[in-house]
Order: sequence, then C-alpha cells, then structure tokens
Amino acid sequence: MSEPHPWQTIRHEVIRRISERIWPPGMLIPSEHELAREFGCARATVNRALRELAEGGLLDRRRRAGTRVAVAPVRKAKLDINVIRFDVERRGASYRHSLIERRRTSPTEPVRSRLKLGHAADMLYLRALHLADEHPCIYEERWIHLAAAPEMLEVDLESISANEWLVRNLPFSSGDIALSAANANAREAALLETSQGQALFVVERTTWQGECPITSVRMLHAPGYRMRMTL
Amino acid sequence: MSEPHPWQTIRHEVIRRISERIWPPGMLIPSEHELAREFGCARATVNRALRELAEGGLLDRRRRAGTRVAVAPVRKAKLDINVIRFDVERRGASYRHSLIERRRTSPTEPVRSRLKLGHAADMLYLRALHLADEHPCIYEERWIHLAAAPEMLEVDLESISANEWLVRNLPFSSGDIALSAANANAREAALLETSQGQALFVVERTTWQGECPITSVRMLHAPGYRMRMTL
DNA sequence: ATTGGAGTTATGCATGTACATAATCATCCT
DNA sequence: AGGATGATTATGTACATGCATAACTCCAAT
Repeated sequence: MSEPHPWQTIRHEVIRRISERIWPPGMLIPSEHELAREFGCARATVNRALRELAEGGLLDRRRRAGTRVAVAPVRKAKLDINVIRFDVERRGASYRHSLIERRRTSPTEPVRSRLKLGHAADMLYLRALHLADEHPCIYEERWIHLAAAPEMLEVDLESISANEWLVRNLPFSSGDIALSAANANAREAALLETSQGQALFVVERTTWQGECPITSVRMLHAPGYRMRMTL
Repeated sequence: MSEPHPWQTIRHEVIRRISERIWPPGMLIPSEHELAREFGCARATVNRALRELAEGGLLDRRRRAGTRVAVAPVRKAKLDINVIRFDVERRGASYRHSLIERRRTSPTEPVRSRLKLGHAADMLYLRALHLADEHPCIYEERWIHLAAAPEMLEVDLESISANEWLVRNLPFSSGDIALSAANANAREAALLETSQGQALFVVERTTWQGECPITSVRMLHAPGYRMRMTL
C-alpha cells in the first residue's frame, strides 16, 4: 500500500469507515483515546490523522463535544497555482511570451478598488500574450504597483514574463482569485486567434504583501482550456 | 494578535521573513533545531509551522537537504465545494430547484469513459435547474451510478436535489473537478434565461467511492457567476 | 576516474506526558 | 423552576526523546 506511516493508515481507515457508512454522516466517532487504543498507537498519531480529515472537511471536531462525521461536508479542493511557463512545458509544448504593451500610468477607478487603494498610485500596466507551440494560450492584462515592486521598471519583460518575475522575486503573503467565463470581444478574439463571442475562461488574481497590493491580473485563456483539480 | 499558539507565531514570523526577503527565494533557512533554539520551543513546534508552509507551497523541504524558500512557488489555493443550496442561501437568496428530466438508462460512451466504466451500467440520468430568487443560476446534467447509489431510485428529487441528497448520504472518498467556459446552445440559453452564444462557466465533477464511480455532473452557471477562492 | 560504502545530518514520524481550553453535565442554591 | 457554579471530558497544543529515512560528504577500493 506504500503507507508505512501509522497516521496515514489511520486516515485511510477512517475514510473507509466513513465512505462505507460504517460511520454514517452525523455520527459521533470514538474519541482520540479510544482510537489510539484500538490502533495501538499514541493519541498524537490519531490526532494528526483526524486533524487532516477535519481540514479536508470530512469531519467536524469540537472540544469536549467530540468528533463527528460531517453532515453536509464542505469539501476542500486544492488548486495548484503555477508559473504559466511551467504549465505549458509540462504539457510538452514550447513556451514563448510576447509583450504587447507596457505603460507607466495611474490605475483606473475599478482597478484601484480591486487593489483597495484609495489614492492614485504609480503603476505599470502590461498587456502580454503567452504562447504554447506558437499558438496563443493566454492573454493577460496586468497592473503592477510600483511602490511594491520598484525593480519591475528595470526588468526586461521580453526575456522573462511579468508572471514569472513576480513569482520568483516577490513572494506574496496572500491573494485572491476569481474564475469566470466571458465572451471574447473583437480585440481579444484576434489576439487569441479565435472568433468574437467565443466563450473564454477568465482568471482574475490579485496578490498582496501584507496590506500592500502587488499586482492584479486578468488572464483570458484560449478556447478549450480546462482547469483541473482534485478533491 | 490573537495568536496565542507558538506554532502560529512561528509560521507568521517565517512568512514575514520570506515576504520581506530577509530569507530570499532559494535560500536555505536554518534547521528546525536552530529555529527551535531561536524561538525557545520544541522542534516539533517548529516542525508543525514549517510543514504547514511547505504544504502551502511556500517552502521546499527535503530530508537531510534542509528547508529552503521555494524558488517558483506552486501556491495552493483552497476551494470550498459546498451544497448548491447553501451557496445560494448564503448570498441571501431563496433557493428552489426543479427537475426537468429523470430517466433510467445506460450511459453514452463519453460518460462511461469519464467514469472509467468499461461495461454498460444501470444509471440514472437527471437534468435539473437550480434557482436563486426564482432566477435560474445553475443548469445541471447528471449521471448517477445506481450500483453505487441504489437508494437514489426511491428519493423524491422534487423535494431534495440530487446534489444535496448525494452529499448528505454518500460521502465520497475522492473526486475530480474540471472548470471551463462554453457558449450556451439554444436549449441551455432558454433554460438559463439568457441568449444563445452567451459564455457560461462550466463545472464538471466526478466523484468516487474507492474505485466505484458514484456520479458525474456537468453544471452550467448563469452568466455573471464568479467562483472565488483565496490563497 | 568511477564506484561503493560509511558516516553525518536534517527532516519525518511516533510516543508519553502535561497543561490549556471549550463544551457539556451535574449539582446546588435561591 | 431557573440560574449560577464547579466537575468532567474531548480536543488542541507543547515538549523531550528517540528512531527512521533520505540525501549529502568524503574516503577507499577497484
């Protein structure tokens, strides 16, 4: 089974008992002490297994009240956010990107509100295309807060994408993502080599370093893109 | 600070040192032993903090090699998968769903391959609409594997949605999700009260109980839907 | 020069103990 | 009856210790 570690074995066994309804939804399961006795291990080991399952949404735990099988589990799916180049290359394609526009300017009001910036700010506005095997796969429009990333002015954005430079050089502490769908307008359709009105997968991401916004980007994926994840 | 727990304090401090580039990307950080000495706590406490950060993608850890700040972090975003009714009600809207079609049949080939079923199988095919404040918000097409959920035949799908019944009664052990965008066809547009060609946000989800597929569903979200997550 | 150990070291995990905290239960007092 | 109070209990966390394991270093033997 390639699971030499007791806590993984326990986690698996608990999953089995839940999914086979030996422990049905809502049921109070044995305490850590009892499980530790049953599995012949320390309570800390049981605790680790149960804590992971609770984080995944499968169990509800409360002090003194005990642990019960979640009734309407809010399952947590994990999504990997990678550098675009890696995603492309992992699919076996060659990566290239191309800078369409680079402008130093002050952000429009909607962008300011997305970044929670009350005042005007010195920013870099970029438009770029990411290509896989010379076919456009992502078109991005990005705002970069120069107060957070002044070095960005010196970066040669032809040789490294803003995406990659930022990920490599400006570790961020938090961020939010919104996924949606939008119809391509004429310009977007042309850039992505598709037709106007085509449904595009849209990722909008804003990242922060503490309270200070770093960058906000809107990425339009070429038709056919699917974002996969597991739970 | 509301962080009475040493391991959380340590986690926060490590995040700070990374995001302020005291520990730049790629750097080998002090060993658990050294950090334990620095923070005046046990190694296990440091371990817990670092392990969580490594799971989040911010650190790379390898035995003997030590812990280093991730160079191109693959950040992990967490997405909550909830019962649709809860999502709607949390937005302050009233929820209703309506069954459009219910048919017992054998799945088409593409569905069989999605479920990794080589042979024909007895399944339930459902089409349903989820409404928020009487406006359609999700149209779903669902296949349910009756071998995994025989009770489904008895369920009154007018009073409880298949989505909710399954989540409450058939805890699944694994699943996969694919997100994409698609143009509405005539039928979908009519159901979602929009126009043909409108870009729709599509969620396809398949869930399993061990090796046995339970259900596969394709959900089309009404225009304007945004799926949010944090990292 | 390359291969093949032996030794070293940092992380990974398990254990037993201890105390903190939150929720529940039982009891007592008015 | 009802409300306050203390006892009980399960989880949450911390710690010291110890062994397991992976990977790096270096030295010796072919």
